[in-house]
Amino acid sequence: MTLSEEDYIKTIYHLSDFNSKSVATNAIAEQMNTKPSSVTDMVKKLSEKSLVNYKKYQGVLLSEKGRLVALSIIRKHRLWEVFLVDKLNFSWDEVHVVAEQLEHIKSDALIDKLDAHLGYPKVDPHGDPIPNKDGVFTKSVKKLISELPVGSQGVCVGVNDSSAAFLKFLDKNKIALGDTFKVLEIEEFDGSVTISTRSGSIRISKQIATNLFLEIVDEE
Amino acid sequence: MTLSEEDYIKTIYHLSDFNSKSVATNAIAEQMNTKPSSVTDMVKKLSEKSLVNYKKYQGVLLSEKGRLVALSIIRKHRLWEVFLVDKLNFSWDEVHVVAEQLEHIKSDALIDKLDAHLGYPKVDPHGDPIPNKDGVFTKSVKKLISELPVGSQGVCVGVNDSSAAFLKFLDKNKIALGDTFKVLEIEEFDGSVTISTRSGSIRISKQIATNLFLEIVDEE
DNA sequence: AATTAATTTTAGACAAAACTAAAAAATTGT
DNA sequence: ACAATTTTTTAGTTTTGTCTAAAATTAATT
Repeated sequence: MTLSEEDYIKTIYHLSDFNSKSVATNAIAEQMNTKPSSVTDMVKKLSEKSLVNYKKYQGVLLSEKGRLVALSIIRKHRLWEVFLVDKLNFSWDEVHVVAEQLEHIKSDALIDKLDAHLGYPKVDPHGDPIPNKDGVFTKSVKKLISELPVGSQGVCVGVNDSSAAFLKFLDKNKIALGDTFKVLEIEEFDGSVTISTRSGSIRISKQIATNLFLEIVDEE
Repeated sequence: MTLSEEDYIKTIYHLSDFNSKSVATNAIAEQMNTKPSSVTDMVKKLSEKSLVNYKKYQGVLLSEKGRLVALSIIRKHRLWEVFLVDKLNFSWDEVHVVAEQLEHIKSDALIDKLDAHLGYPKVDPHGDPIPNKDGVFTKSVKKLISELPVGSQGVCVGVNDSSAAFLKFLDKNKIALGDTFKVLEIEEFDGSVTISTRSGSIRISKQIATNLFLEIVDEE
């Protein structure tokens, strides 16, 4: 598989929403910063390799073979992200670009040993699940705080709004990636939420609650 | 820089023997499994980017700019090799192919953090020196046991002969990569050498002595 | 020094992956 | 239902890196 083919496969997987919808040529082109005509060419090629099911003017969907390729790339991407954050002390928001390169390294032994070295993580630093060798993964249990009922508990794994202002706010309130929070109370009136943190409990506004993701600690 | 350009730069550096000899078109072609005509094309391109000095029919030599590019690739290659061996438990002889891919990952931050994570190693698992960010490196002090005078001491970092038979012999005699040896005595008659190991001293034949590399523990 | 041999370069072609411009099919709106 | 719009495909180029075959240059040999 060429680098370019792998990128198309990955994009098609993501746009198809777990391989349920067929994906439009234009959508792929937009996502990949290329032209629709280029997409048509590549999709034909992928179809000949039976990585996708494609009929003219009907969009594409990954074949089972293609889906497994996509999952193996995603597995690599997410394992590398864990490595970058856990071992090299990158912050969660810096790792994507580098992981996009690392995900194309071809070596099964490498990825097996990396997995072991990292302690077989189940989720990446953004809370997204890591497929196993066979492409099996627990579906994401990453939720915004505003979507959770009282009593929910989870590890903070990401933000929606990555503006400097928001990150500064988090810092001031001692909220950091990797912290465990519990939803204590939801105020009906304004949607603000009281959560427990290591340093006590704080109340956060609805706006904040809709910008913080928790990875729910829920057994598979 | 494209992947292909980087491979050419690296090959030219290695063939030029620390950038001292000018390198023949045919030599590059042979080393890279391509045709001389392809090399001519690429060399022209590199020359236009002033990465090499090239005159028709005269061979190529890296420019200072090109030399620094080569050293940065070699730095990445060797740091990744250390990572693969020290952190992922690859054996020294499995790492080259994977490192050839990893060396092309583009991220200064990545390589800085990797360097720190590994404890700023000075040599790779084969005993070859790792250039620093500015392309400065201590010259190799990797020698065959047969080349050393009595009293020399060093860490075993590689073999010349990587046949299964030889590796089995090493295993049987409890000689492993990373072990420290000292040359105790050299037998004039047959060139055999007595060396001290962790488990006492053993005598090795000249043939063996010409196949084991020590990284001499010699301050820079 | 002249011929032969080896090396290197040129010229022209090809495959991969992209592009532009134009044609074809599907979708939308009235 | 049909014209207008959007989406998708086709056809024809371009660029990068490679190739083959032939020409040019350098090196070797007698």
